[in-house]
Amino acid sequence: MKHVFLVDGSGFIFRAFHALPPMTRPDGVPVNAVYGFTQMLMKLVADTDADHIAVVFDTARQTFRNDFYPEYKAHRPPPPDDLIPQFALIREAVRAFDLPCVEMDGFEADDLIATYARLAREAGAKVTIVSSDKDLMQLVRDGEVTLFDAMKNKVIGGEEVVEKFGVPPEKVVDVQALAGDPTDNVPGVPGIGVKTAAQLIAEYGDLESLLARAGEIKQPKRRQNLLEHAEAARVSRRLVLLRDDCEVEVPLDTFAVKKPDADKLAAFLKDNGFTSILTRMQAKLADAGEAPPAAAGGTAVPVPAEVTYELIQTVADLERWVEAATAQGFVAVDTETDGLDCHECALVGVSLAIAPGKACYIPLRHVDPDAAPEPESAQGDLLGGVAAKPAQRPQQIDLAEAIARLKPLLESPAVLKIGHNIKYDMHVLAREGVRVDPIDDTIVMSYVLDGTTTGHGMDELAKRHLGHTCISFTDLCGKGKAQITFDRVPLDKACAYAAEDADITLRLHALFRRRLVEEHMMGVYEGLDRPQVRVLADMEAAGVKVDAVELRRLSDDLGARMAELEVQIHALAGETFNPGSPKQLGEILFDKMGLQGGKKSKTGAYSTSADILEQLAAQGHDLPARVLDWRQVQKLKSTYADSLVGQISPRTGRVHTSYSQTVASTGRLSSQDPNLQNIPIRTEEGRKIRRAFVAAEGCKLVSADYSQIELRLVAHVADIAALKRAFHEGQDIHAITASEMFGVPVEGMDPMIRRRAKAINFGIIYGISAFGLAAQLGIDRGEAKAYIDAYFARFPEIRDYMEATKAEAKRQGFVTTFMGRKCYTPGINDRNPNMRAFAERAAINAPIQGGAADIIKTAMRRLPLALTDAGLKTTMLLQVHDELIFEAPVDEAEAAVPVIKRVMQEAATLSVPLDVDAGIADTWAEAH
DNA sequence: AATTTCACG
DNA sequence: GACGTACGTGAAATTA
Repeated sequence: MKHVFLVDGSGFIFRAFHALPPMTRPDGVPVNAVYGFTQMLMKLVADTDADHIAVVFDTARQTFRNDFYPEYKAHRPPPPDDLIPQFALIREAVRAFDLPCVEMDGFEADDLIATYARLAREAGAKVTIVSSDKDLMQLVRDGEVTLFDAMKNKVIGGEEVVEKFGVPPEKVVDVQALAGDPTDNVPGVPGIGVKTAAQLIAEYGDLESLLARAGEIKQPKRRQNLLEHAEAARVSRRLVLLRDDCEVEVPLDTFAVKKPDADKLAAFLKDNGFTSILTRMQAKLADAGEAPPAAAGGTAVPVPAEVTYELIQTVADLERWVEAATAQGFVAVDTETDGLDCHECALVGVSLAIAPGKACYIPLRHVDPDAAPEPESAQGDLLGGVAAKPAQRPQQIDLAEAIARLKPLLESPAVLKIGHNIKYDMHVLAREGVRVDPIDDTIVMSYVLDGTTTGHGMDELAKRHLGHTCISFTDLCGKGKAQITFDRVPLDKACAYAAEDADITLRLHALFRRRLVEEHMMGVYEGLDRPQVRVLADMEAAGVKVDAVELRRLSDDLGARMAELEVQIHALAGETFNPGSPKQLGEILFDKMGLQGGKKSKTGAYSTSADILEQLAAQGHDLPARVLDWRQVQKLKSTYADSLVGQISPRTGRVHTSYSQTVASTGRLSSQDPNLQNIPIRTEEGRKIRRAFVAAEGCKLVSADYSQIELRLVAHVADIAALKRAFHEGQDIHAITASEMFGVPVEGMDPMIRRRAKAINFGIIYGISAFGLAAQLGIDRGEAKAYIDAYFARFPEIRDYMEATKAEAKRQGFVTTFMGRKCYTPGINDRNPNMRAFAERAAINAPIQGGAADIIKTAMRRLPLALTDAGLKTTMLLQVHDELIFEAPVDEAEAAVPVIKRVMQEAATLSVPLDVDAGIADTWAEAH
């Protein structure tokens, strides 16, 4: 016996459950903790030199500790519903690996671990405890016993224990006895935390010595606490001290490692849908020259037999790769560039992957890494001038030649091009004259499958799904000011990095394809999000014309207005200060001037948000009113006027946004650099910004927006008879709502009543609360509550929908749109009621907001073809959630409108009609 | 890097 | 009875 591994099974279950997104088997059983546990065991069994392994579990809640301290761990809530069925499955997992499960009534897993650790040491073996639980740190003995954090891949030795507790492992119990532990109800001594405890133990040696000499402590409060709570400290020590004398029934030597039965393990993995682990195991067995296990089936294996990345510097080599990719019918593609802005940066190289582990890199615009940073000056030495070291351009295929060879492959309709965020590469290659098509995108696949439960960056996905750590960009190029552009990276390193990206993309693709089928998400991917990539790339490339002269003039006006307001603000305040500083403003309003509306935020700062300032202004105070004006002007100037001018492309003279398809939890798009989905409209001043968005010469802008799409979805999804009828009859929906709720006729309705009904309709979409409605309408909560009750009474279906949606979210961790998109609802089973309420409102909103997003995506997918089929040159430029903006030649704008309206209205067939408003004008403000 | 504020749907 | 919220985004400025 040389090395014993003791796995803290119970600790791992909880950590895996909370760290991993919700996952279910095909039959709906939650398995995220089982998955994490299985992955951990897989890794453990593969990587370890251990000759003895056991997995240790807690049993019932009552242990010997409760006999002398009933409160111990008594306040712990029961495990979440989604975790309960996983306990048994995890024991199954352990058995599938042919590992022993150990547990014992009346003792915690930690006590068993302490006992086996002692037995192992006495037998002369090394011990590794697989856990990160601080309560086990007392067992660490350098050279003999270490902890291993399997989730962070970190070894915890004596040094780490000192870092955590300030004392060596032997004294950890004394520190814990003083500091206590609220999560386990260990009382400790009041006013003493880990820091103070460590200091005291360091000074007095141990707990008993300290308690004996407590009278000497200088700080009066601390002395008193130690004297008063000495007994509590002693009890605490007994609670945290692990028993290493359990009378264990299973002898240590039965933990000897056996070779697991591959068939049994494969069956378990298959039963639980862990196909990624299964394929990895199959690959490993195949590598070792063994027959694949029985349950294997014929699934693809994204794990390479070997990894070879080839640097391509000759046309002949490039041709070989192009031929291989063409013959295969699919290829992973990645581009490297000299910047992050996909609309302006230049292509530096291309990588291709055709099989797991088989990839190449084709450098195209690399420069001498040792040359001066500017490529121009690097090339200035051709005449053999003064430089000590002549710039040497690395050997590369001629750019035009390489593009000419790659173009047929990248444009071939018979070859699928797979990329990770391929929209970026499409833009870069488009400027080299290549229109990449058809495409698959692993970032979009990952988003469709896992939503916002994970990031979708390649490094993260490689780690999560393939257990592979990618070369990091910062390792290659550095960071901050010292960062170099990719064209200055030496070719060998560039090849290792770039080829890896293509390789990983290809492997992820194999995995995600299978998951899309198994998890029934292929429809959403193929029907909505994949076609969107091409559509968005074209919209972004088209850009929109912005009148820079007009914006500069506006900026000057706004600047002058700000200066005037600042003078007034300083006069009203009686001093000069920065009105842009919430801190300074808060102090002036609430400390100096003594206005009511005190501290608000969790950081202790005054809130000076618009609603607070509006209240103050309504009470007749001028300063907050002027500050509100100033803020509006400053926002318009900095965020819109000034920054938009700076975002006009020198290349095209237009503004090119980038849409992200993979950030919103509901399936919406988002727009960035610049964000063109939040251009002002609600105020007259703001509309001036929108007037600077203009049509190109000889064109008009056409704007088409869905009318009340979210409320229509509420009526459809929640099946609300009265609302559906009103939409069918084309009625004023807010007026109808008011009429139903308050029993007043629509004719001659008080606008105030309609406004309230409108606010309630919005509230319904957002997962209504009395608090929120009250804040919105400026009424008290009781009144808001009465409105909501009236709404529920009149439209009872809405309540059923809300309850059913919440229950669905709680059961499976996500809700779905009517088109089948999953919207994950993190926090839905959180212990904190606020977190839960928040998640519940988000869950209620998601199918509505997400359903609307699915509808407009469908319309966007169909529109380009519908327009060309109608013989039109009209192009789609922008999407703003329920609105699409087009640029149409003047003489066809009128003809484009009915085509656009028809496609948008027919994008979904619901139990209510979809209605679209459209306008034609020279500027966005007037077209809307 | 986090917080606050505010623009949009 | 207190808590602290309307849903979803991105950008600029201040603060720590």
